Amino acid sequence: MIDRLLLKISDRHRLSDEEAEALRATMRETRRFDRDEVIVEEGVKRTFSCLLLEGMSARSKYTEGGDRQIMELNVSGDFVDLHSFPLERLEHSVTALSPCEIALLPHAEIERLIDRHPRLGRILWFSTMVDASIHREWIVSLGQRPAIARMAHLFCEIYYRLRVVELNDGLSYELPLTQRDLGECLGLTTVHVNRMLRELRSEELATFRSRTVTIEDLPALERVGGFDPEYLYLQPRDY
Amino acid sequence: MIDRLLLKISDRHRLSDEEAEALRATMRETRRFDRDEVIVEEGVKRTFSCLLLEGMSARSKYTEGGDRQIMELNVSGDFVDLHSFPLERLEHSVTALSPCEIALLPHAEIERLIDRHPRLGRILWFSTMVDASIHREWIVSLGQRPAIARMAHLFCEIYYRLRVVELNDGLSYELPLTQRDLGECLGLTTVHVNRMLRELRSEELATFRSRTVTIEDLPALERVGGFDPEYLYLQPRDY
DNA sequence: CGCCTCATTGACCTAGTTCAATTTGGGTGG
DNA sequence: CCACCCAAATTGAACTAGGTCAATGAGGCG
Repeated sequence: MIDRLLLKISDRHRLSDEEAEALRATMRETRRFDRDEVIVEEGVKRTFSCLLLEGMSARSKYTEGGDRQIMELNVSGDFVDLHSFPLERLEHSVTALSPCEIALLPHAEIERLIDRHPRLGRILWFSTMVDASIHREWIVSLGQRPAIARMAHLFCEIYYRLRVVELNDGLSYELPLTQRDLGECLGLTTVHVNRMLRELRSEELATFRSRTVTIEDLPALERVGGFDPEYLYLQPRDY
Repeated sequence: MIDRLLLKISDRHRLSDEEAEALRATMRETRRFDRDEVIVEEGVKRTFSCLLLEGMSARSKYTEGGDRQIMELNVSGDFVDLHSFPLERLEHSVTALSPCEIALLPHAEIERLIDRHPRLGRILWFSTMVDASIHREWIVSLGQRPAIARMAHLFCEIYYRLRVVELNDGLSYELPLTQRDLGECLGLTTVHVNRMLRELRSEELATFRSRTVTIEDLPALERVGGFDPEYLYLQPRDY
């Protein structure tokens, strides 16, 4: 059930059977959410955290003007709101982009887990810090990269992240977003998203059709996006 | 010496004398950096974390094109690279924007500290999660807000953050950045920064002159920037 | 005094937006 | 299985926020 999480963790950290078991034991019931359902509501005190087992969700905020900005995409194996353990309430919400299956981890259990396995505490902390690193990379994209590069960059990011949890199919993967959702990630209008997709297609870099991204030329796509996977911290750690 | 940190922490968490003392005890020597000196270098393995005692620094990355994007500003009392404790190496660097004084905390000491005071572990984790929240708000700014609003928003953010550590002077505070630095925060050119500053001035919202921000009308500035301090997590917590 | 970085301004340009119309395709009820 | 519906995708034309280029002014300091 939490296999994707374990896949993700053991790619980077040495995880003993006992630790894996302890982690597994913190999970409580699972829950399902439909597309557009709110998984985590802004400003509400949390007593448990959510692990995304299946599906894709987005961290987002609305501006005064009613526009939505997506700040991060979550894929299977991601903690959707582990940061609510230290933060208690979140300043943003998390919404299902596709039907999602979620496992619940009570904060009280997380606390016990960390007390008994301080190393796991550090690993959990690590995982929230990768999210922060992804945020920083998005800041660079939004602040400096032209539309086509942002798009290419995002396609690369999701490719690498899905590959860790073995949810890619060669160079293609499912991305259950509309062009509008994509625009809300990239700070672009749907119209412009559509044009940039056409350009990626005509340059034979990548195709996005029927909720599926197919990368035609990964090195070229990375070049266009200025993509360097370093910020995903995929390398094994010392602990 | 670490008074600003304690000020910041005890604003939000109940901190016992013993915990404060334990925290104080993890600090080692202090170091000074001049403007433009690199405090934390990208990609280099860290064995200690830095606490900013005095001055202002910036988390930044360079794009292929040689442009710099600043992803966060650090003020007195901020941990500049506490996240290097879980991450070990950082994917970005931290640079002094003004002369800075920094205290060093060896990671080994942090580890001991957390082992003995799990609650402090959670508080430290919390502090890195506020950085992530600031990142998310910057994503919203860069993705959705027009230049004038981004600028207004940043001025509000720094005002609130400096007020916590009592480094404001009423509605004005020192912001040791050039207009270029400001542009690198906001994803704008210097030319446009200059025009937006003129506009804020002529609208009598805020003035930025000789490295000093003076807010003339805070509510109006917040309105223009779509600013809501919630994301800074300034409210007291339950732990 | 002279130099150098930073700030300021004007003129022109372009990436991305806005508005508005069509087309497409998947889902559903009969 | 087909007709219909509706959200999503696509395209063109006109517009604008912000960028680019280039020149000038102004403050600090050796």
